[in-house]
Amino acid sequence: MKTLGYAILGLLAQEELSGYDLMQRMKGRVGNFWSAGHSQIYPELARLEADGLVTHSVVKQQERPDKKVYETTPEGLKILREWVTEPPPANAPKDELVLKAYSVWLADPEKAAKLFRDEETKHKEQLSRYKETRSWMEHESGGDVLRPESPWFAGYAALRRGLIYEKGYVEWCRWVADSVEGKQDDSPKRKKKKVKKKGT
Amino acid sequence: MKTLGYAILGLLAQEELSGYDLMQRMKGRVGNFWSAGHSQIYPELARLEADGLVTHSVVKQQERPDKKVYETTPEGLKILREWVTEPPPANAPKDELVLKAYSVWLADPEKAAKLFRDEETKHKEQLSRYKETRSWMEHESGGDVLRPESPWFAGYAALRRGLIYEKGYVEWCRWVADSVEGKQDDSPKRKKKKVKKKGT
DNA sequence: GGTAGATATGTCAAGAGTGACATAATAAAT
DNA sequence: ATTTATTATGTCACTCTTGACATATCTACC
Repeated sequence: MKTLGYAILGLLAQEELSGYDLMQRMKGRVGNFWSAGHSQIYPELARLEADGLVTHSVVKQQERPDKKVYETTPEGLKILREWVTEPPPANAPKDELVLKAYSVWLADPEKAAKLFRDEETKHKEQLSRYKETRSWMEHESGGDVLRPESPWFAGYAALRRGLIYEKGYVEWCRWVADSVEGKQDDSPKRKKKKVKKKGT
Repeated sequence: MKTLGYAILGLLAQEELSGYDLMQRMKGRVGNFWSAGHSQIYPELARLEADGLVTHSVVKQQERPDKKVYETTPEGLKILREWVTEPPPANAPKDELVLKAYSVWLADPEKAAKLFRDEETKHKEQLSRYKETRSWMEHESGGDVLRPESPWFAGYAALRRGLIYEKGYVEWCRWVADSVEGKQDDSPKRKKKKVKKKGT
């Protein structure tokens, strides 16, 4: 069983979904830390069904094309439960921007500063979206986000990872951009204060 | 040109290296955010050479097998310099542990707590290694780590990403483990205080 | 002499992931 | 009517990545 299979089982364990639904969940929610296109999802669903881990029923719709709605089998839930507490293989994250930072000493400082400022902005925006989602979740769940035995906890935990990740990313981008522009704080250990931007 | 090619060029821009050397650099340093096995590196070097971006010379050694030492060509440096300031394609990081967190509500709480405690430990250890490397770099470079036009800056920038990444990872693992054990702080916005562990 | 380990370079098959191609139903707008 | 967009499902070729296989030199140890 590959990871994508467990990702699908994890989503189906919460609610019945079609392949198309799964595709949409793979952006947002889980998708922020595990994405997949529909060209991966449909074949994987077929494999899961062949292995008896999911079943599907055809739902006829008037207002849309018919769809196949999948749900986990007891066997599927069982192997998902076992997988969850298994330690994952340690593989380093791949981040092209870090690679670019590694060669930034060769680059035109102005262009480099622009790149890292732009990336900082992107990640700030992602951070804002996460914060909105957090507020929505905390309000909507009625406190269940903090109960680890509730399905609400699932999305909340992934979201918290996203919040921390993006917060760190923004901080790093700003540091690189500041450094390239010769504005960095020489003592990185001191707590940051918000610095008011002066006009150029 | 694919990313691996630029990763190799980025390393060769700092020093002449053999395929074997590159393989070792791809663990540690850059490797913490872009890894590759030798089975990728050797064919990629051949491709880069065919494209005129690197050249090699055979170095005969008495104490070891002979090796091919690669260096960038002016053309190679040029395209590397251009690539550095190009915005990278936005692709979501893949993190299997976040996926497991997503389904942790199904799992045995004790096993789940152990998993996230163990991961917390792993990332704490990685954080310690990074901190040691930082001290070494700051001392060894004579302050050049903070000069963006110095090659020292390269490794230092990647390292700082690692420090922030691991710090956030540890924080998140602890939060998940605490939550699963029913020990989490109910107001996530309050600054954390160190909590002394009581005996079970 | 044998063998284990690091250095050194390569190939190959299989798996995972991406992007394009392909089809079709329905709704809404033109 | 025709086009466009969304929903819905699928395949295929290509690329990227991993792990196994393969070979060879030199050192160090037994």
